[in-house]
Amino acid sequence: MPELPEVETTRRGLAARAVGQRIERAVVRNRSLRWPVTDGMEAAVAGARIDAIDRRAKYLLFDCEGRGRLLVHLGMSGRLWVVPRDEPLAKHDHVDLELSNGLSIRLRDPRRFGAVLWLPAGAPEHMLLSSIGPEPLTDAFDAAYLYRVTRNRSAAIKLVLMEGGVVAGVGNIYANEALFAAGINPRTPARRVGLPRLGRLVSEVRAILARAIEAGGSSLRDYVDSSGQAGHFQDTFRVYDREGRPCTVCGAPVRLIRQGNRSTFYCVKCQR
DNA sequence: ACTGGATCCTGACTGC
DNA sequence: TGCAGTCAGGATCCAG
Repeated sequence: MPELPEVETTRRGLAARAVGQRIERAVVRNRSLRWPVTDGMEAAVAGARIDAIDRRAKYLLFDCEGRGRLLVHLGMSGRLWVVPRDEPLAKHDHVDLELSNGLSIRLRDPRRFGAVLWLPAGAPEHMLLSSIGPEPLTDAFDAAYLYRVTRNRSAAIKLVLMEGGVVAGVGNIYANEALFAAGINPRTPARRVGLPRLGRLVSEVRAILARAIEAGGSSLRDYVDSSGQAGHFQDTFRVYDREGRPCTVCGAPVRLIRQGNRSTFYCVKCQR
């Protein structure tokens, strides 16, 4: 479900309705997510005001009035949205944050690849956050940076682009789309891509992520934002999920291959 | 030091 | 209608 644009869309929706509210009570119905929900998280956040909701890569961070931060990751199938507190529970509704305005922030995650962790104030930065690369929409992510970190990398450019330590939050959909837009074959060893083409790639990653955020993210299967609204960026996919269909530029059929156990879609003619 | 592959889990879909 | 097999937006871990 969620790549960076979907997480950012979720963040904005949540921030509009939850910042300034207090968490009256946290309810955990199933602790076995990717890692167990932190023991004592409920007590730690009870009564705390949510001062801000930030995003780092695909992690959402709820700033709990100086006590610490609640980290939420949506994994592959997670969804976080705002419901009336008495909204009936569905099968995979694992966590609720009951707010002082009568609403609840609810986490539903069928596959349970997501995470909910409590990061107390003053603790050393969590490992999950300390090894993340620059945010793609900041100036730290530029051609010179990408050039530097890829010089000794023989792995395919697409796999490297999807590594969180290289750049934060670029997942499978947007890696495919950005490489198409930049005209780069996803199988090219990263070190073989020169500075000008990396510059093009950086620009396209940024442009595509920005447009996807504007469009409210991409809705495949069942993704909806924090108020239940579907995104519509999927309508503009040029290669993702278009195997065999004509390339929108040259008409050649879009090809599907596997890289790192993930689907890669690309145009053999337009991406060299 | 890198690389590819396996892995966690459930649900949707396809083909027989 | 049922059943087996495949695949999915993520990201860590491990052997080689």
